[in-house]
Amino acid sequence: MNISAGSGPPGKIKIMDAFSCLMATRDFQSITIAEIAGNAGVTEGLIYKYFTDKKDLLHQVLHQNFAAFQAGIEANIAGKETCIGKLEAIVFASLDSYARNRVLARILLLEVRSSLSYFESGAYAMVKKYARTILDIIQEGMEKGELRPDIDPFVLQKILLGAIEHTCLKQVIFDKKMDVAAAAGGIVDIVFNGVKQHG
Amino acid sequence: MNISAGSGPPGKIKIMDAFSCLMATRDFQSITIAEIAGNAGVTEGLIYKYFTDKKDLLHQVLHQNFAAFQAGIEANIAGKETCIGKLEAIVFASLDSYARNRVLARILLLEVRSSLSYFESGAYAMVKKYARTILDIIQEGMEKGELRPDIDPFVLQKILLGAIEHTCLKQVIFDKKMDVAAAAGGIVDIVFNGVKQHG
DNA sequence: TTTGTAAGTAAGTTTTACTTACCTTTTGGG
DNA sequence: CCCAAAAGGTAAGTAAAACTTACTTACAAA
Repeated sequence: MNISAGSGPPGKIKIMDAFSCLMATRDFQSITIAEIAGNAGVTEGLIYKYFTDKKDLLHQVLHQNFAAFQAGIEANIAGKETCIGKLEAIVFASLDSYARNRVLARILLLEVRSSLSYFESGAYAMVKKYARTILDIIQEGMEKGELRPDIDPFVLQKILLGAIEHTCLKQVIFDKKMDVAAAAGGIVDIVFNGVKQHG
Repeated sequence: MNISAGSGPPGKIKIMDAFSCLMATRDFQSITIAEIAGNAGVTEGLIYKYFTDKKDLLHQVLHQNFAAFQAGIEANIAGKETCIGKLEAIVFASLDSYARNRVLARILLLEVRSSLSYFESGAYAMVKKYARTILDIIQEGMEKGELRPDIDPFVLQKILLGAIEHTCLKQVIFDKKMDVAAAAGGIVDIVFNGVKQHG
């Protein structure tokens, strides 16, 4: 189920894999160090050789998963000509990644934000870069005349990020299926065309 | 700073107030039961007389704060004639409440979602009702011809909720000020009118 | 061969959420 | 008026889980 493809000493890989596996069905708080060590087939002490604390393990697993997520996004938008096309691709690819990788979604949307240490982690730096990519495309779209020049690009960025996340929330929390294409289509239709009925 | 106006035995009120006060600057995990008891001027044991566990305390404090939030929202939309006006009022009132009540925002947006017990709490029932109110207004707006009849009302609901939450996120996490009117105006402009430039 | 370092273990310690048994005050019914 | 029962509150103890420390083993390079 969980092929990490992570590099490093075998013990570290086993720890990250065991932890990911547990995170697929349980919340972070309820997973114990003893349980992670047991599932990984190592001792508790080894976990603290590679991770400063339990949260650092969470952040490193997120970092690893988000790297793949980010790479997927960039591959998706590379082919698109228009900024609108790029934004559509980002919405679709983001929803698709979260739907496919529940561990990533659970960690990013439900777990990490509660503690300040996350915002000093390398994982957060990656998330910031992803958000920045969206903002850059919006600003490019405004300059090129694809998007209205009078909108606030930061607000549009937040609407897109918020819509993506909130669309996944229920599915991630209650472990339901999601029609990614329909959801992505619905979001871009509303955000690009608006919902007001034109008399 | 924190006037709870909560009813019940004085010890319970002191506990909830002390906890709220701590939550204003710290994350849930880092706050200990001993600290809450100390700040409240009661013993640790008393906390377990009124709350089944630490999370129940979190949920009850959220419930209390959300009740005021919900009442404010309903007062705000009561005066509005159109559905668009009601939705605008909800976006503004929601952002305003989160900006004014950081404890509510921190609990709701950062803390509770990680554990499943929240979704069985009374606090979550209130949040569901709030989300349902937004959906009802959207469907009414579609029937009355104020909103496009071909949109997915659930998608619009999620865009609005996601936009509201993501707009507050940075401000809440890094404790920054926010221009509520500008943010609310930006969101409703984009969602109602769309961002695509019409040639 | 030696030496230094990375991988891994095993047995603590400490913190912290939660329990149990007890005391004190209020309150309502015969 | 009394007393019994419940509600408000305390103090000490328990158990579990995160984290430490001191140690061993493998192994690569000088």
